[in-house]
Amino acid sequence: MNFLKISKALADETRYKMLKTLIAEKEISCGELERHFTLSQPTISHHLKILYDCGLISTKKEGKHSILSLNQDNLNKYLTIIKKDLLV
Amino acid sequence: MNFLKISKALADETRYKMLKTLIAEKEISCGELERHFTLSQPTISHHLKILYDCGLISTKKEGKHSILSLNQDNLNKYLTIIKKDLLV
DNA sequence: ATTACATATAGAAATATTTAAATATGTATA
DNA sequence: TATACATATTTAAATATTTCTATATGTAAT
Repeated sequence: MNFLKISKALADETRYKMLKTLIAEKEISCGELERHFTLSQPTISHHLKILYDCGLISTKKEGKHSILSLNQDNLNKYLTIIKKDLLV
Repeated sequence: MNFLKISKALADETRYKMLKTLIAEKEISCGELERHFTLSQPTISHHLKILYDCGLISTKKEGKHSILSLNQDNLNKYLTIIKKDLLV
């Protein structure tokens, strides 16, 4: 769990919205996610890689599609560290 | 409470360490804080401004010194929003 | 008033991040 | 195996961030 990597991943409007979209729409693919944004496919892919590399999302292959999901465990660990470090 | 601003403020190693130092050392001034880092005075001042502008720290003047403190209320609001947005 | 100390601001270089166009790779179906 | 679709990678431009030096401003004591 790389704390700083998660912080940086969260600190971008597009990526945060992506995570919210992942919660709202269950079983969403990269292509479906892309439709929620006005960004190019490579840009979406780039942001997803950042979210994946810090452990905030997981993917599973289903045929041609990659199905995305939020990794709440790692998000929880992130929040727990902040609480421990900064709330007393 | 500007959520994105707080996210960005937290997503820097120096600034996060500053906040932790503020918790550890009560009633610390800019100059004392600076001693915990190997960065120049203007760089410290710059980071403090970012933390101040997003509402994560407060300052009070005491003579020549500015005494810094963590603003836990705003940090709590930040954490609450993440929980509400991303933890179902 | 002058001096010394504490912090802030301006300006500029180095580095990192965001984005898109072009292209590559992987996968299912005809 | 050829084609179409889904996603990833490369490259490069635009923009943002981090950092420093130099300088300015604010404040207290001499």
